[in-house]
Amino acid sequence: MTETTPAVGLTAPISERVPAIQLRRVPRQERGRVRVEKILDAAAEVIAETGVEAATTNAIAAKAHTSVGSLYQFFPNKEAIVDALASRFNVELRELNDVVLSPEAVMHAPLHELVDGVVDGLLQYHETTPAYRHVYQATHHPDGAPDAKDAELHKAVVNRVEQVLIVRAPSIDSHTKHLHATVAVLSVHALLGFAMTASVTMRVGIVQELKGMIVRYLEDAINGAVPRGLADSLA
Amino acid sequence: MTETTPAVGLTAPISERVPAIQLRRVPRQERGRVRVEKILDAAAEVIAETGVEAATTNAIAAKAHTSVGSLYQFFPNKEAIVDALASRFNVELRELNDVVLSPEAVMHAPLHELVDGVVDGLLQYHETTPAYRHVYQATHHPDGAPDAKDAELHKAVVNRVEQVLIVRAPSIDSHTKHLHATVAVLSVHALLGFAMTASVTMRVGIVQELKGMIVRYLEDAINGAVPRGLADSLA
Amino acid sequence: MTETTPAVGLTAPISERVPAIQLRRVPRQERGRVRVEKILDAAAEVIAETGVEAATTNAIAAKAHTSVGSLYQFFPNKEAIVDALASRFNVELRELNDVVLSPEAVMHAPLHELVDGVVDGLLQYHETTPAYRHVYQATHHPDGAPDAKDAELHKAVVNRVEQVLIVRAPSIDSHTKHLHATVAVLSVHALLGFAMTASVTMRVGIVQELKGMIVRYLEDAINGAVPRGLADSLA
Amino acid sequence: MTETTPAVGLTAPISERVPAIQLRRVPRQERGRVRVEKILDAAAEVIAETGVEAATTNAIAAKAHTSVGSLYQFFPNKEAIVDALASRFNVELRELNDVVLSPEAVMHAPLHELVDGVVDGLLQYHETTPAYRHVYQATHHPDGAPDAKDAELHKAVVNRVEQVLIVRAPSIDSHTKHLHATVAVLSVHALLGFAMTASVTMRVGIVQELKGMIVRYLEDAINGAVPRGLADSLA
DNA sequence: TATGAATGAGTGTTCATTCAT
DNA sequence: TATGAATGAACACTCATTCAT
Repeated sequence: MTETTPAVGLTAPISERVPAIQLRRVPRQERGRVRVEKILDAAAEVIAETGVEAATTNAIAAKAHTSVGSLYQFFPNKEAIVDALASRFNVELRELNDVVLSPEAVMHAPLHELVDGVVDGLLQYHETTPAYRHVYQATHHPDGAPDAKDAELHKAVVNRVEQVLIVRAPSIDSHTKHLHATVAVLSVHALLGFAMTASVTMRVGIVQELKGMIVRYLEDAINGAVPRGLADSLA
Repeated sequence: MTETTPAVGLTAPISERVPAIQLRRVPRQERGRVRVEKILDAAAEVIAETGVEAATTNAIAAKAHTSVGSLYQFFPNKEAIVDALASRFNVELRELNDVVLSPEAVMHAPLHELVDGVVDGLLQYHETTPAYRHVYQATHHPDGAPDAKDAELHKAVVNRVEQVLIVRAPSIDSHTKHLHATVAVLSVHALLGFAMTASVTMRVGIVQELKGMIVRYLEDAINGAVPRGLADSLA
Repeated sequence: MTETTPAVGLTAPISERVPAIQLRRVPRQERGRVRVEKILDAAAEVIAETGVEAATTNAIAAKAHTSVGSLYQFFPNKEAIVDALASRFNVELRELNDVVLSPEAVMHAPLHELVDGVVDGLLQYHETTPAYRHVYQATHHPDGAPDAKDAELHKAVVNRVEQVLIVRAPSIDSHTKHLHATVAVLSVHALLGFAMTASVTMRVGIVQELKGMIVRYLEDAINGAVPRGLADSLA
Repeated sequence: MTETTPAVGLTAPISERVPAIQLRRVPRQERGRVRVEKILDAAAEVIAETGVEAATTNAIAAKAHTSVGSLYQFFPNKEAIVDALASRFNVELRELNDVVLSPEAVMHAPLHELVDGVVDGLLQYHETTPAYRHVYQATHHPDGAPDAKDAELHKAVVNRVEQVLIVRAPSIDSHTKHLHATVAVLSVHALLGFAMTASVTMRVGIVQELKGMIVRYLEDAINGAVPRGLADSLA
């Protein structure tokens, strides 16, 4: 036990952090919690169908078999619903990545397996959660720097990727590591988000290439490769 | 080499194609043309401030120092304004890329210079044209496959990158070349779009890494590199 | 005579047919029903003042001491309000005619009494319901064949007149009877509608003459009179 | 000549009366007159297609191959165009009736021939002038007593019918004659207007019955017939 | 506490009319 | 005089949010 899970606790129990959703009233009763979940389910459905802007609070309430009034008892406004949904998605994705990027895997799995896992996981999540793309866009581009709140998932995954780099390229300075990890994660998110709007065949191609591109990018980072352009000009 | 290889089949004067903007009335007089431009300027400003959805036709007209009536004399509806703006952006970007990806450069310039040029150009464009990000998203993700009309710029740039590959890796089959080019272009767009919402320091880092990633991706493509993962499992 | 001749086949309780108004939300609560009635009252007032086209939904809402929002909670659009008003008018007129053209009267009353009753009833209705003329025109002449929906009243009254003819001239073939009845009803509606726009004295004269004209027309029909012109040329 | 046209001049050169159209500028030049006619032609076409309310001045100007500006040089507003069109229609109908109700015919033709002529004439006019129905309605019911201006046709035809009665029933007092004539003319207009919106078969039936009804109405008037109802109660 | 009716500011768009050219 | 670009008030309709019940 001591041997097989050396890095347990690398990152603390992420999935138990209180999601910083702004609930008007924290539902202390089970009934309320259920209600909130139903509303978020409904919101996900409506948003998947119509997008974030066109999703109406009445439609969400109706699909949740509640009243707008109840909805507004839990959420101060529509934005809060979207934020809460984003939080839920982030938690789920974090859990998903907790499996793929387990400490064990981070330590020993071949890089391309890790990348495959993360990309495939996110792809699947996109496919089973069509609202994700809309919510991701709406919450990550609200005219300004990415919302700290919504960047949680991002930070968590980046952290995991940094672990990968720590293990495989300890000599890279931490700032650079962070940058590498960030770019990798960002690339996956951005390209997959785009791929979801393309035709299925295109999507398959993009995903495959994406994986290759990220693997090479990280490998080069690990190998301390000088960027080609720089190398050329140095030569 | 001196013989200039006149035109490797580059699709000719791209920037002269008529942008298929659907104007309600084609402004034949100079005044009208100016008015249309003013409206688009105003639309760009408003959209930069509020995003596409929240931009109102009245706000656009006001900022253009016109009346809604005039606006609707040229554009059948709000969507047409956004489309026209997208067209304008595409034309401008195409012209920008016509310089960076000139036939000469496509043939002879080092890959990293080409990538640098394209990325820096787009980055600058993003910086001077804050509406671009919003318009790009609004027109390229209308819940379905990317709009043929709006994909013109995309296709033009992809085409140029394919030329690069034709010159440097003639043996790659054309389908694969297309995929490589598409992924490269998509990556640049997606990541830069994202980078624009990040802090400036983060942006700088992302851009630099992005360039390196794309260069390596394309170099590997050119070198016919077997994807690392596959290579590993074959080994 | 005392045996009341229960139902010569009169189409049964006409006035109980559900008027097929298309309400967006069926007001289940008393309050809602009242609100709908208030809106229709207001619509009648506004339309009486301005005509159907110029009546605005905001004006109607204001006169109903409600908000446009409420109005649109019950009616999907302006047309539905006009239709509902038409339905209300039709129901009321049908009830009015149920009295004048009771089975008893249809069987035994002198023809001129029936005509007097119908014309006077409609005249009074016109006078107390100035919106009727506008609504009638708007719903019965929407550029095409008269709307099936809005022709209900018409059909109901025509049906009653046919009963009159069945009783008094059983030998006329049913098609001809229908034509006679239709023309009689149409004449009354058209001329009264017109009369309402004339001066009061003219109106009185028109109404009186109208009654005589209809009575004679129907009597001739009942007597199987050969049209004068034809008779002349036959003589 | 002296013998055959005894009543020549019964009614003065009606069709030469200046039509009281409110022209902003009386087009003294031939060019202007032609322009006005073209505008009215265009208005008739547009109104036939869309109805009076939905007809836009721009559409009319366009169909007239003029500019709105020119249109407004001749007509102070849209209403004036409709009025002018009504006047034109009235003139044309008057000319039409000048033939059917020629002094000769008024004196000697069988009543049913006169009625046939008038009804058929109006029917034909309706068929060749689809805008007529719309203009008639719009100008004769503008919330108030019928417009004096637009009643010209009406008065002219009523006048002719009065002549018929003068010849055939000189003993009727003139007020009653006027009333009879008015009702006859009104009935024809109202019912034909309605008939035009019905199916063709219905239209044919209505027209035939209408003729019979009017003939009988006028014959009874001529014969000094006591209204049946009154006769009954007197008996 | 839950409901959903009520609100009304705000949206895109039209069109009669004006007026600079 | 002719043009048609410009105007902007006005309209039908939506939807986030409130609050009486």
